[in-house]
Amino acid sequence: MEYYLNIIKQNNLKLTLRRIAVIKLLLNEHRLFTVAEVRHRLKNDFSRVGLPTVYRILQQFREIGLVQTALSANDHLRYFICTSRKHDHHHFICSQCDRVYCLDYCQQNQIEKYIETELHARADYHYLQIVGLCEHCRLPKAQDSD
Amino acid sequence: MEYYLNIIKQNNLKLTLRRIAVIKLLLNEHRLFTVAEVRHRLKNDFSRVGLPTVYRILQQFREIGLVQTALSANDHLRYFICTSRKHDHHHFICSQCDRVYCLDYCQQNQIEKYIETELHARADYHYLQIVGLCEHCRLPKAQDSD
DNA sequence: CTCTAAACAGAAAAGATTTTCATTAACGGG
DNA sequence: CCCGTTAATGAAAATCTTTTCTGTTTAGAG
Ligand SMILES: [Mn+2]
Ligand SMILES: [Mn+2]
Ligand SMILES: [Zn+2]
Ligand SMILES: [Zn+2]
Repeated sequence: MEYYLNIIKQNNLKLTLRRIAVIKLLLNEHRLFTVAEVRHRLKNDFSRVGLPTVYRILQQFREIGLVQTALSANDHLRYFICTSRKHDHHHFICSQCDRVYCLDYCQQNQIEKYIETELHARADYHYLQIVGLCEHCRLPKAQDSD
Repeated sequence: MEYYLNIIKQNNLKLTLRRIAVIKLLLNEHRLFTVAEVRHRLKNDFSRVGLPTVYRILQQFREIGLVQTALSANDHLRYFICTSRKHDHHHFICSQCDRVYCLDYCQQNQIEKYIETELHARADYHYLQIVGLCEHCRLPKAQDSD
């Protein structure tokens, strides 16, 4: 938590109550959120939360690398916070519960070579998103049936 | 060209002049297009092209797998057509000229094993986008200097 | 704690995307 | 071809997202 608040300060953004609430929400639940969902949750804590504020906060956080985005199946943008400190890694997203899992998996070197050989081009970075069913959603639970 | 028009028919969509024009445009230039760019180009051929029509055509094409989408650096959705018939492959996108190159590169098997081992989860599919400078844009051309 | 400068927040407006609906175009069977 | 069926189209409206602008909050100095 401290870590994330410091990033906000380091980027000359102020530690406002709304920003802190957004960080808390995304950290508590490691999953994808739409702008509307974030706003809906903030309404529990604040009497007023303007929609432009929520859009702005999420966009600013993305610009400073504090949160990341992923497209849902219907091409709608959603936000999540990455809890790993490693630079090069990617994410697994559960298509059922929208949870996000950081992965220690990155093939940048191999990709650079491939692109150089095949296209005579330079691979600067890549974006990898893996979608599937997480451990929780994969099998119906015996104890916790609905 | 025939190939793409057949896909349209096979999905119970009609071969309208606007749809054909969109396919032609995306095939002629292998690059990312925004909705506004596509519309601007169509205006050369048609006296009227409603913006909802362009949005609809591109979305429908995406739904039937005829075109694909990619996010630009500022998270704006853009469309391109994939000219390879192979099922599992990904794309290299030039950050300077927006050209798209199909790649014969896919690590689905390796990824499935990794996700099973690390997360006890099931990887159904993944999305990989590689960004860099293509052969044309990598080096300033000697002959064609500006 | 008080004060000031800088940045933030929400309301309203602008801009972008999607939906609705009446008209027009595509397609298949005479 | 001509017609009937079905789907596509654009205008207008609705919805979603971003910008503008002014009052409010934060942060840091004193
Ligand atoms: Mn991560
Ligand atoms: Mn391709
Ligand atoms: Zn899950
Ligand atoms: Zn290029």
